[in-house]
Amino acid sequence: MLSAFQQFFTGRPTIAIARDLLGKLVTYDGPDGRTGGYIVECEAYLGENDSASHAYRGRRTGYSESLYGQPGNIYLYQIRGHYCFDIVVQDAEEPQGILLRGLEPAVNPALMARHRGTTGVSVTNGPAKLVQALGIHSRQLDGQPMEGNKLTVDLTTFKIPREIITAPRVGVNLAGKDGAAPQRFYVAGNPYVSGMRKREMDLATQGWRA
DNA sequence: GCTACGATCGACT
DNA sequence: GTCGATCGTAGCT
Repeated sequence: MLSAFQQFFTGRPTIAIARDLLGKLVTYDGPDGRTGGYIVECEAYLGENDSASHAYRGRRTGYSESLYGQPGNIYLYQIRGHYCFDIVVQDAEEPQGILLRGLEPAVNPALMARHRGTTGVSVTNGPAKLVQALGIHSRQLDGQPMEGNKLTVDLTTFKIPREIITAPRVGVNLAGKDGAAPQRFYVAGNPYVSGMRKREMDLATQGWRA
């Protein structure tokens, strides 16, 4: 039996789940304090049939094993010496995940900036940056459920995006089968979206509904 | 054992 | 805009 928390992450299209995650609050209870932020950008990876997915063509190794877990689990992996954080969705038969790419700091922003050694939007405007800002520097949480964990998402604390933009994913081979698929979602105008240009930012509302 | 290659970042022009 | 650093994983010999 799935909990209400797990049910949020299954039973409907991954793309719909990804859009619903925008504005939700991610928190981490680290050894040097609690950090957290609102999700402003994420990407959907649709499992074995998605050429950009780690599970493409049924590829299943120790490295990507966590994708084949329960909905709401943590998939924490390393790429080019950096950690990235996915939320596992659907179920063990469908190795799908949602990559978090941008957070708006909300819980202890000063500590998050210290973790990154910088200030401003570059604290969390990228998948590896937000992981480092939260204070995560190992794969210790990989494969664990988020519910009741140190690293979790609070589905009851959220902001409502004014407008959601759909776009192709970042850093994937555009020439690949699904390279140009519109599976990236972000809050229009929010400065913590990766690659957001200054003139596209909405500094008055940060992209949130009043 | 060895090599190639990323769901990236930051420095630089 | 371009480019190099970086390092764990996978796949091959």
